[in-house]
Amino acid sequence: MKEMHTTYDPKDFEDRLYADWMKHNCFRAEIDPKKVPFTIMMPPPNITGQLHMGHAMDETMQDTVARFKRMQGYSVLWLPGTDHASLATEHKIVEALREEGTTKESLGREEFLRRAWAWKEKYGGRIIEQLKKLGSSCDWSRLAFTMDARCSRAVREAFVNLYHKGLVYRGSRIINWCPDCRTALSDEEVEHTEDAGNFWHFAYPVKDSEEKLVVATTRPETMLGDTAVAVHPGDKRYAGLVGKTVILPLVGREIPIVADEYVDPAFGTGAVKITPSHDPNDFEVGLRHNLPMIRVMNDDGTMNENAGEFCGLDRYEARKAVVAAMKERGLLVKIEPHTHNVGHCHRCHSAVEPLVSKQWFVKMAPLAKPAIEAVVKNKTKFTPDRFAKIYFNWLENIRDWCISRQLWWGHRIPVWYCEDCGETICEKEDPSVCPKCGSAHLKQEEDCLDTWFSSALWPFSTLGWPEKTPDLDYFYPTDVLVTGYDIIPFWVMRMMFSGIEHTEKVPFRDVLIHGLVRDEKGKKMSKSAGNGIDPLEIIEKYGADSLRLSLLTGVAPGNDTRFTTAKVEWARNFINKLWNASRFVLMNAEGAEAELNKRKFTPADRWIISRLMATIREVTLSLQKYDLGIAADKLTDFVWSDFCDWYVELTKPALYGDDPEKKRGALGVLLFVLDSVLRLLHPFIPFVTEEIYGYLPGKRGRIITADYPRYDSKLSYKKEAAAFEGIIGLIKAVRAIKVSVNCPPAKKVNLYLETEAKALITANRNSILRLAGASDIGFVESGAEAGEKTVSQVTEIAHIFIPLGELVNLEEERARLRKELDRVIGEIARAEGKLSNKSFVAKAPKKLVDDERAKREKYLDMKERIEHQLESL
RNA sequence: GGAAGUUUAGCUCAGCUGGGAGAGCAUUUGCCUUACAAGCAAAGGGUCAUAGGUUCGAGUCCUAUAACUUCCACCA
Repeated sequence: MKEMHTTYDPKDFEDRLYADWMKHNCFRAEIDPKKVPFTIMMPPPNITGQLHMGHAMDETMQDTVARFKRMQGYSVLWLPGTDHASLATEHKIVEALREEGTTKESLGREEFLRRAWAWKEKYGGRIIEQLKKLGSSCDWSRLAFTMDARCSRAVREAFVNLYHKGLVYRGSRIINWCPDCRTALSDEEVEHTEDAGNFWHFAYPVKDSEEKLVVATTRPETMLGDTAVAVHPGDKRYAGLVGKTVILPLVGREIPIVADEYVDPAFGTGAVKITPSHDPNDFEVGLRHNLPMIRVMNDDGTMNENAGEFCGLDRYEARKAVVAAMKERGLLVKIEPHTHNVGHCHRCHSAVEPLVSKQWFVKMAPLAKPAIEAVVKNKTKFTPDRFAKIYFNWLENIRDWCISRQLWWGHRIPVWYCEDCGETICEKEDPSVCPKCGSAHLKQEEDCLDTWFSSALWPFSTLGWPEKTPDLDYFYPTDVLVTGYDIIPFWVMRMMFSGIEHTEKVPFRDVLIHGLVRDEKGKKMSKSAGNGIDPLEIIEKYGADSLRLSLLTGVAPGNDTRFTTAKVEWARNFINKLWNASRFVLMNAEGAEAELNKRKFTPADRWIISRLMATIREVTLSLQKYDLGIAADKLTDFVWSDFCDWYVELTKPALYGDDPEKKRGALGVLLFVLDSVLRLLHPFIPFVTEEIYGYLPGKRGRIITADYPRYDSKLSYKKEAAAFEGIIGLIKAVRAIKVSVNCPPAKKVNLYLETEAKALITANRNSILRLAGASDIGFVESGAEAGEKTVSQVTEIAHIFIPLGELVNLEEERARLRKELDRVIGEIARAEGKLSNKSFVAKAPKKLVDDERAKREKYLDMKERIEHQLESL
């Protein structure tokens, strides 16, 4: 037998074991008709990403589930991959180019993409290597990338299909435009913040009249694109003006005054300037009233030629200039401070400009409906289920999805335009001539697809769809998706409708939602705030197992959690405990295998095995419900309290004694429980359990491929275990008595017990002596036999008397007994209270009532004993 | 303006289908007891946010209220 080191040091084995697992293909998923598949698709991290605590938790949860299912005998596929992250990556490369003093335009598309791929090759694998440090047991042979040939093929197929069904269309609509990234964004990519601004009141002169119509705006520069002023149809103040026109100041354009329900007469001045090209509401009003759409802004946020004298100014300069010009003309009525919601680009955080632009959209209504139904009908279940409400909320209010991006890094939209006849061509194969006019002058669409368009196909594109691959057939639909609540709208929802649309199946049966990992103070960890904690540093210091365990314990599904090093230290301490308990067992086993001999079980053996069985049951059930935190709590509690603190101590008399039969019996149980515990813990702390498993005598193979322990009703020993709790209670009571009289722990005491459980106590005599710090046990008929100066305590199975001579202070002992008496009297009152309630006796389950009666009897007996003892003092 | 969540011991948080309040950390006391001081033993500490309701019985279910958090939303 190899010697285990005296202290737990993860550095000794984590890397070695990971390499060993890889070398022996332990993570590889095989198509095995005899097994049931279990599939998890890893949410692909961005190639620009660095591993952060959020990933660490997400990956740990997936790995824990994957390892659990693998041990349960499923053919587990956990498929890893990365996302090309169109905007984020392009942003990085553009920045790098800027530092070189060049631009993507001067580089050209082809060269830019070459640079992007090179960047991907260099940095894209970084996060993958970091995932391995955590112990992630994914099938690296199936590593995917959203822009690899497979996924790209799926994107093409999906887009073309949607196009021909009319679910993808091109149109001029109001979209969110980021002037810095110079691309359109989807609604989901816009973050709204409350920004302080102003409400500028402008007077527009009514044509052929002295009257002026006052409008209020938060974006004065857009007035240059006004094509109407709207008032509410029922607004008496403006009733006479509807149908007339105003002369738009600074521009001189004559624009109509229209009536529209959209206007809230109570807000502002009750008159709204309408700029259909630069505001979503105004766009709608413009459609209703057939207003012209005049764009006054360029893609880079500067004003265009329609802005007249303001042409070329940046939007914010233009804002100032417009206000100044209006003031100069005496048309600025007033300025009110006003805070309002402003959209910002989620990538660069500059203010988003709503503007009309020709873009590609996915028609959402027909896709949303079946996606909602699938969850209503429980084909896909959210855990916790409250997230279904959030999902519904999104899908029920969804608008068409803008999928075109004015970017180069990504899937180029597979659409060609005929330069001769104007035909739009969208087919699965690249066209060479126009099918309508035969022209060879075809030009491909310049735009790329939103990153999330390819992510939406992830559960099946990675398995080879649209090909009917064996993988797709065996592993799809997937079983569980593990992800944070923050990307339900970006990803979960889109995978749902995409999966249903393209494969006619829901992409996953369960969605396990987790919360955010926050810092010690509860703040969101972020790069800009500088409060992020690097998981790799924690692994370096404490090991991956400690990090993993700390991320899973004390966390309820879907709730945010705070990351504290105190918790990691707790986890490290727990693992150290496991390490040392294992070391203890193995030292005593001396390399010998030991058998479990049921006929030779001691009461303590039956107790720990009973507790083990209960733990197996609870942990397995919790894991099946994805209650990882509860499972981890139950397990660590069993290992530390029941196994280490009690059972290991209980076996010491046998191990150190000279009866080889007893020693062999104890070792059999110790090894059995240790082996079970290691396997139970393996999904949570894979490295250390694999390492210790290797030291177990007579073991073959690895724990990663071992069976998960199963509950065995023949080993449940419920009655025996309950009886044994009495021994534990007895030991605890003696310890407490010794502390209460300041008796040094090393000083052995004599125990006099008045009890009916003589057999049970005798059977555990040595354990009691050792754990309670006693020299002898004597059975008595009454406390008087124990002598004069005694301290006493009533427990479940015995009335304890300890003669402590000089240590006994009669006054203190009386006080202690009185306090105990008060407690017991309280208990009796509580039981009486319940039992005297006729409704309780009549309606509560019989067992409960019986239990209550039994308790009353027990406490009455205790009361009598304590009173008797008090009198005798 | 909608929606969701949170409120339990000094701190951070568990508490599944309603049946005598739990853990870790921190605190106090005593222990280097031949696996472990990254440890052992003992102890203190909670009208489970508030007010009602349902129930024999509520931390748990229902309704309001308050505070905090997050997400969504076009009032110019």
